[in-house]
Amino acid sequence: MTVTEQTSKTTSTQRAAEELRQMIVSGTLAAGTDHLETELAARLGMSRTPVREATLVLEGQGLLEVRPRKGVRILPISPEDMEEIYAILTTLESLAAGRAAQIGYGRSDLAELSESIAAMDAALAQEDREGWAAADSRFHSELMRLGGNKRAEGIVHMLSDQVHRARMATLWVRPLPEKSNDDHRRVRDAIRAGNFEEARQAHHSHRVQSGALLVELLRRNRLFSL
Amino acid sequence: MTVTEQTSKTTSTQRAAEELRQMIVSGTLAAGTDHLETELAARLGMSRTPVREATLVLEGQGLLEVRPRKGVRILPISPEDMEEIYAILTTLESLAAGRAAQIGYGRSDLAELSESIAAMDAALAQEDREGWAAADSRFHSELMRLGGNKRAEGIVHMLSDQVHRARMATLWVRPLPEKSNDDHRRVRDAIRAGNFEEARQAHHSHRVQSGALLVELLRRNRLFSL
DNA sequence: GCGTCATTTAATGTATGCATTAAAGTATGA
DNA sequence: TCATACTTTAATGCATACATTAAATGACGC
Repeated sequence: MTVTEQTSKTTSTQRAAEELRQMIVSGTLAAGTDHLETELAARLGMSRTPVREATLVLEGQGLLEVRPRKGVRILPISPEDMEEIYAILTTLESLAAGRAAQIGYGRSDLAELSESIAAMDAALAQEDREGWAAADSRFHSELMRLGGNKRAEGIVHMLSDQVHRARMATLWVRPLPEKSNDDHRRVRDAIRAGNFEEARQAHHSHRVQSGALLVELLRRNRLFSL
Repeated sequence: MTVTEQTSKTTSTQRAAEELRQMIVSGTLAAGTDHLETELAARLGMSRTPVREATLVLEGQGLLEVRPRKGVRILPISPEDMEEIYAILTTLESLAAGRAAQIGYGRSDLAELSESIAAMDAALAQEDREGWAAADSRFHSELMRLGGNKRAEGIVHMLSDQVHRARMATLWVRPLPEKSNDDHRRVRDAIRAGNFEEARQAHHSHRVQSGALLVELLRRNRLFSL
């Protein structure tokens, strides 16, 4: 067999979905704004067809809303939305933590988890908030992967996209997450120890706290619509 | 204001999505089968465009998979899929039960829940399995509604669609769900009593048991792909 | 001035045609 | 007979044209 070229055959619809997702999550397309299909198509250099298809996909992911004749609306996130989403994230991630413990991973299986914790430590030491946030995301996605439930993983990923902007917005008004890493270590250690209930609870209380903090920050800073 | 005609302005794409969903969930489009866009379009009496859009939506809901040049594949459900899905349903529904308890609904707010329980009793008395299943669905959707988390409700609905066929398939090989209604009553009573933890746990153990039973039935009856 | 109705406008919804390309089929030579 | 390269086929991906219709505009009567 020859080395096949990985031209990464990606369709315009996929490109549109990914680029739009990126633009939404990063705030390039601001929350609450409306965009006509034609406008987006021009922006992405393609016809309306793939753009329409992409918007349907993203609507299913809760990132925008297709409003006939008004263009697609980038959905803003309110503190209430955050509460809803965090409630789900909390329960699904905690389940994943427990399952990961049950599966009985060895130390090497948990390398990525440990590395992400180390990365958070390092970022924290330098007060590099964005670095910390990136490492935190890494920790949480890896946790979901270890949980071994693909559907739960997908759901958590979808919801994480929905709250990404809001998380970033609070990054600069929140206290440095000093305590967070103790939590993460506790979760990892419980997984390593194969302790379902401890892993679940440790992660649960971590998420409940960080979720409550975020919502509190949004309210205190009057970030009612991100 | 005059009484406006509710012509229920529904687009072809929506119709396609709903009709296809119905056909998939009911088994009219059998699990594991492939269907070309052209074929489906002809079947629904419309062009390929709305069908394509509908398939993208349904793919996002986990009901089918778009496989270029092979047609869309109706996704079958395996016992492993059931385990994944039930794990999520269990945790989200239990959360909803707890939240419902916290909200503090009055007796009249719980009328629909109680009625669905009564309907299950009645169906059971006549050994009307399909009637029981319908009432059971009613109970579970109402529970999610009472939980007050729209996103969780949507996710549970989506997953329920995914497992619908499998549930129906086991309906005829399972023992009559005699005990189930005690569970449902316990959940309702805990909600009425405003007892978060009791509601959560009662529903949790109910779901764990019924989920385990279903998976067991699928395996025992070699229903590996529904 | 103001509310109502007709007209216009523009954005979406749908159908269609064509380009692209994976897969199937076919021919060729070792 | 089998592997390989070529040809054909047919299904999708995308662009485009057109139909539909909500919203905006403007005309009209009061």
